[in-house]
Formats: sequence, structure tokens, C-alpha cells
Amino acid sequence: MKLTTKGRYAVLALTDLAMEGNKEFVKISHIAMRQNISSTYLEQILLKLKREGLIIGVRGPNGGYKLAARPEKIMIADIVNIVEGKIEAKGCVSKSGSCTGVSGRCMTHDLWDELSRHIELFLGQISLRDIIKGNVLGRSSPPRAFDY
Amino acid sequence: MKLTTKGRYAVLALTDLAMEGNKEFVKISHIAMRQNISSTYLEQILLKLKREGLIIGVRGPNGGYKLAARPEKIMIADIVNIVEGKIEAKGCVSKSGSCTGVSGRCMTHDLWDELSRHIELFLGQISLRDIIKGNVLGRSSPPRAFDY
DNA sequence: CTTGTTCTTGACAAAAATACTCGGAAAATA
DNA sequence: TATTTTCCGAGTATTTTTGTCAAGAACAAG
Repeated sequence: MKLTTKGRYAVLALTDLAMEGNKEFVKISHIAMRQNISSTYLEQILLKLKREGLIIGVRGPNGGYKLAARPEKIMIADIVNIVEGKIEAKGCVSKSGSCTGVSGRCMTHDLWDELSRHIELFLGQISLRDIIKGNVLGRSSPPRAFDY
Repeated sequence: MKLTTKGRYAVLALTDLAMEGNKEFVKISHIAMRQNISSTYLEQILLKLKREGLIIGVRGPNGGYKLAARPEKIMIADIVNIVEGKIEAKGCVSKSGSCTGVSGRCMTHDLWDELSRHIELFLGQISLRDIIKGNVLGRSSPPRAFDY
């Protein structure tokens, strides 16, 4: 799992968008200023999100960006997956196709695989609305115990 | 949360150690060969783990490494936390002390904070023994739902 | 249609992080 | 002492991140 400023900026920007209601189109420069992000950098991030249909952009005066759906319908996992290229089972499949190069999969393959799932489940369950409402704290949960 | 080859190599190496029983000391070169890792790179990783007391190392002929505790007592979170410097709330506290630079914390601060906790809970619950026994698959769990 | 504004694209580059390598010192064994 | 293997500090190459910049296309308003 990768989590860089790109992903954080993306979530931050869409949260900003969500808070602005959804009446007007919001300009990049405004988001950038409010959230203290480089506006030229934010440009390319929002572009990706727009291409994937998460937000709508129109140009010209009074143009800007707008959420394509209601905040409760947009999950953090959607956002992160778009800007950070895939949650990838990068832990293993990256190099020459197989984990260690020796056998098909390394001994820890399942671990990273399951961790990705765990993260995805978390981010896939939290929406932009949850963020602006503050319904995030205390929601993390431990893995299922193994029954011996 | 950061997860690089360093973390994966570390877990892989200790898993290898765990599978070797714990009678003899195992040489770096053997682990490196079996797991297909650069042995000089693995050296500095194991060194850190030794300094933190997770493994025991002795030099000279018949030397090598050995787990300092039983496999069920060593959790993946312990390993990862040592080699990847801290799970850090890197999402926010990194730069100038505050999240956005404007107010104290950014709007998504709690999110990344909670995500770190979610990951930590997962990796803190899985031991080396779980890995060698294959008790990993299917253990990821979704976050707690928010009660409206 | 002209002007201003924004989106769009793509190339480029500094900085940081990652993924190693290398040379030698210290300890244990024989 | 000679050999083996860990210990240790530094140094380096590659990749990723984090942007910047410039030119152009599309669009809205007047």
C-alpha cells in the first residue's frame, strides 16, 4: 500500500469540495489556498479524479470543480486508488512475476495480500461525509482471531 | 504507514528463521539464498532487529542468527516498526509541525491517524507462528460502522 | 469575436527516499 | 594464527516523489 502526499492532497481537496456544498463550481486556486497545496500540483491530481468521473470540471469564468456524487457516496478508497496507482499486491508480484523468484509465492505472500484487503476494507467504508461529520475516530478494528 | 522491501525482507527473514526451528544459528547467506535477497542488504536489516533484541546474533564459525523468542511471541508489527522507522502520522505531522500550516490539524488528520491504528492492530495481532501455520487468510476485517 | 479564465497536456527537474554496495573491524572457532 | 561470520559506518546508484513551467485548447461572458 502506498500513501503519499498525492493521496492525501486528493482526499483533502475532495473534502474541501464536499464542505463547499455542491452548488457552485470551486476553483483550483481556492482549494489550493485554503488547504495550502501547490495549485499546479493539485491541478494534475484533480485531473485524474475528473477523468475517472469522481468530480466534474467546467472551464471558463465561474468554472471549477464539483463532486460528481453526494459525499456519502464517495469513499476514500475510490479516491486513493485513483491517484496512487492501485493498492497493488506490490509486496510480491512486482518484480519477475513471482514472489521470490524461486517458487510461485513467497511465505509472506498471504500476509501482504490480507493486509491490503484490511486497508481496502477500511478506506472503502469511510466516505467524504464521514470525514466532514467527524465520524472517523475509533472506527479501526483488529483482525479476526484465529480459532485453534 | 510505510511498507517497503525492507519491511518485507525483514518479515521474510524472520519467518525463515522461525521455520528452521531454533536449535542452530542460521547464517545470513543461507537466508539470503533461500529467500532470494541480497545478502549484504539483509545484513543491515538483521542488524537493526538484533539491536532491538528481536533476534540474537553470534559471530564466527557456526555463528549466525536465531530468534530471541518463540514465534508466537513475535508479532509482525514489532518487526515492521523496527525496520521501517516508525509508523509515523507522516500523513500530517511531517512538515512544519502542523497539518496544513494554517490551523492546528487538517481535516483529514483523524482519517490517517485512524488508518495507522487499523494497520497496527492488524499487524500487531499476527505472529510469525501464524505465518508458518498459514493462519492469515481471511482475517482482515472492516472498520466499525458508525451509528447514526 | 474578443478577452479572460480555466482546463489540459506533456516535458522537465530538484529533492528525497529506497535499495543496495563496499571495505574493514571484531569476535569466535579451530 | 587463519578462517569464518557477524558487526559497523560510509558511500552510491536508482527510483519515486513532488513539484515547476510553458504552451495550447476550450469555454463563458460581454
